[in-house]
Amino acid sequence: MAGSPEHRLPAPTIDDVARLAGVSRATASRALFSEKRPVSALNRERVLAAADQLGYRINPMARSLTTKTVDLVAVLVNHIHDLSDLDLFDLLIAETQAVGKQVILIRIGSGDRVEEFLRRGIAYHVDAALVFSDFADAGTVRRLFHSDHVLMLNGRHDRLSPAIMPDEATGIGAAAADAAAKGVRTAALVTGRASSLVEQARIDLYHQALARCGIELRRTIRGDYSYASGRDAGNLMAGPDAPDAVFCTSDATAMGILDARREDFPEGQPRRFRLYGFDNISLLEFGAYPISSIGYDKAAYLGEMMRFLRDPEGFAPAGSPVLVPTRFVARATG
Amino acid sequence: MAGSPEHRLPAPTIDDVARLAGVSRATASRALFSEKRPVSALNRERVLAAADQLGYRINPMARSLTTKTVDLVAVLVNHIHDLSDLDLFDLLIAETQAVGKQVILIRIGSGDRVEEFLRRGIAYHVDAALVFSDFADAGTVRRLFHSDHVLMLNGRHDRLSPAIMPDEATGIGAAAADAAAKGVRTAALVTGRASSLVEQARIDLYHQALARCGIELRRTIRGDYSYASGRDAGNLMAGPDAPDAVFCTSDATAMGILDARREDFPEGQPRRFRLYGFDNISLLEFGAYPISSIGYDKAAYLGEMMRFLRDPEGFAPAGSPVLVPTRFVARATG
DNA sequence: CTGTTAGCGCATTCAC
DNA sequence: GTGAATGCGCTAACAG
Repeated sequence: MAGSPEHRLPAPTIDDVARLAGVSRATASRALFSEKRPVSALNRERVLAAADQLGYRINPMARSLTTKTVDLVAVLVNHIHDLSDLDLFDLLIAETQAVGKQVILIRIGSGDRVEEFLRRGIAYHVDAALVFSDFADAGTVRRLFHSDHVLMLNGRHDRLSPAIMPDEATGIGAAAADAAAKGVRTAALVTGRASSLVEQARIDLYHQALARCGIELRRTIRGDYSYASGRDAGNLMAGPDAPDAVFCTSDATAMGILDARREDFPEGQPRRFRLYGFDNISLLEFGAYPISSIGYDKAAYLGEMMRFLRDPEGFAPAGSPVLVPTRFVARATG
Repeated sequence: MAGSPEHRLPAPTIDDVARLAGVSRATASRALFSEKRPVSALNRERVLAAADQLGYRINPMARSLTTKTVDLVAVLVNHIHDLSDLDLFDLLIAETQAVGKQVILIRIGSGDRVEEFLRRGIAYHVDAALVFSDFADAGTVRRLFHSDHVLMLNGRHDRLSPAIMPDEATGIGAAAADAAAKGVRTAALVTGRASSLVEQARIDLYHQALARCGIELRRTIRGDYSYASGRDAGNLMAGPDAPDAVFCTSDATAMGILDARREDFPEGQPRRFRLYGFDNISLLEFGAYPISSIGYDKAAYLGEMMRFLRDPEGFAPAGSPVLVPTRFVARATG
């Protein structure tokens, strides 16, 4: 008996509901979904009862055919391997669901064949897209999604597209000031992939902030945001010519440096050089990685995203990116 | 000029393509999507060219209305905050996309109002659902999704539902054997929420394995898988009556214990008690948490899931869960 | 091989 | 207030 797949009867349609309630399809539709439409209390009652009895569920695809809306949001990411992503996406999904939309998560691996992939999928028809991945600029994304409701989070926005950007200047400035106040005169910077506009801007900000504080940038090391590249960079810090401070554009990289140079950080306290990360991931709250870092206000960041999802049209007053403040968080290594 | 929303003309339909190609809708449809259907080479050529010229994209919602399929997979999780999830979901999404399906990620926060939430969403109509969340049993999920294509990964499957389960017995047995071989005679177990069937089974396996190895389970501490609960448990290990080994049913918990008792693990080597985690998350490769752990073969686990997605009907030969082997990974703390 | 027809389930006119 | 009719974009069934 276990084998026979209890053949599922077709789901009840609004037609079934209407018939059972003794009204027309139109009335049933109005009673069920268009709150503000005129339906007699009695009929509404009947329809609701019938729907309940039948276990009726609307078919969003059929609905979308006329309304052009599916209550679906696409979230585009490079990948979700970065530790910093964890903190964000869980909340993002929760809040998106809270406003009645579901999330379709799209991973843009290496950027190749994206268009081909998106061409067929439902993602093309979503109500809105949040673009974290840096695979494409605003114009391309708008074309890819046949929608203007595209929120750029990757720094590749244009004058037409709504965008949110962390205002990294304040946090980076504060970190540099912190270092300077502690006597730091020389520094190294460990960067991520320079192909990203966000990263380029971030690097520029470090240059400016360090110069402003009278800290000499002795060295720049090209990493890739990863823990592994941090270990490599850390090994370069073993020699006698270590700078007074090492700034990293990602926390994972700073974690790698810390692990590579544990003997330089007894109890997390810096002995030879100070260490600063970026992102302020929640893992830094764990005891093993007490790394000073720069983070943005996650609630504010998310709040802006939700504001966009609630009313994409009205989001961007002037076409300029909405800025979310960042701040410096001091810990043992800084 | 920047203000005026370049009003997007309606996307071309298959009708437009057919007209431009000088064929009927049906022929266009066949040429575009049903590879195996008979269409003359010439017409196929024309249709493809027309589609390309128009930038035609299929409307999956309209299509689903007749085919009852959307190439959409729902992935249900409690939340994606656990570190162990990161390693898995990124790959899962990548591979799902590789077979031409997109992923709708659904977060079941506290289990409340799930049904209400799912009632309206597109998720109800997905081709298949992968259930990691332990919010519901197989029968409920089948009803919730109006589909039999539900793969249970949460241990709450029944005789009708396909399921994949890690075969935790081998890994746990190996960990206990490792401890016994190193002279461990007494142990504590730090557990997660006992409400989860998976967790209950896991705890039972520890009991059996420890007994088999002649290790006395002195104490069981109720945690919640989190780092914080590990720190709490770690503080309980400060006294003189610490056991020879502490087993945790999650790595995050073990990380918390390690951080709470760093002085007991110089260079990660155990001085007062040995420490074992569970899940073998990639973070354990980082230097700071060299915790012996138990992991499953991620590729095998994923491979089975993909096998299900490719052919849900043919997946479960006997209605019994497919088992994925686990193994013990020795590190400094064990 | 190809075109015609008939729905899929729903929201929306427009009459009544 | 309500119902009948129309069409959203597409595929399947049926003739040719």
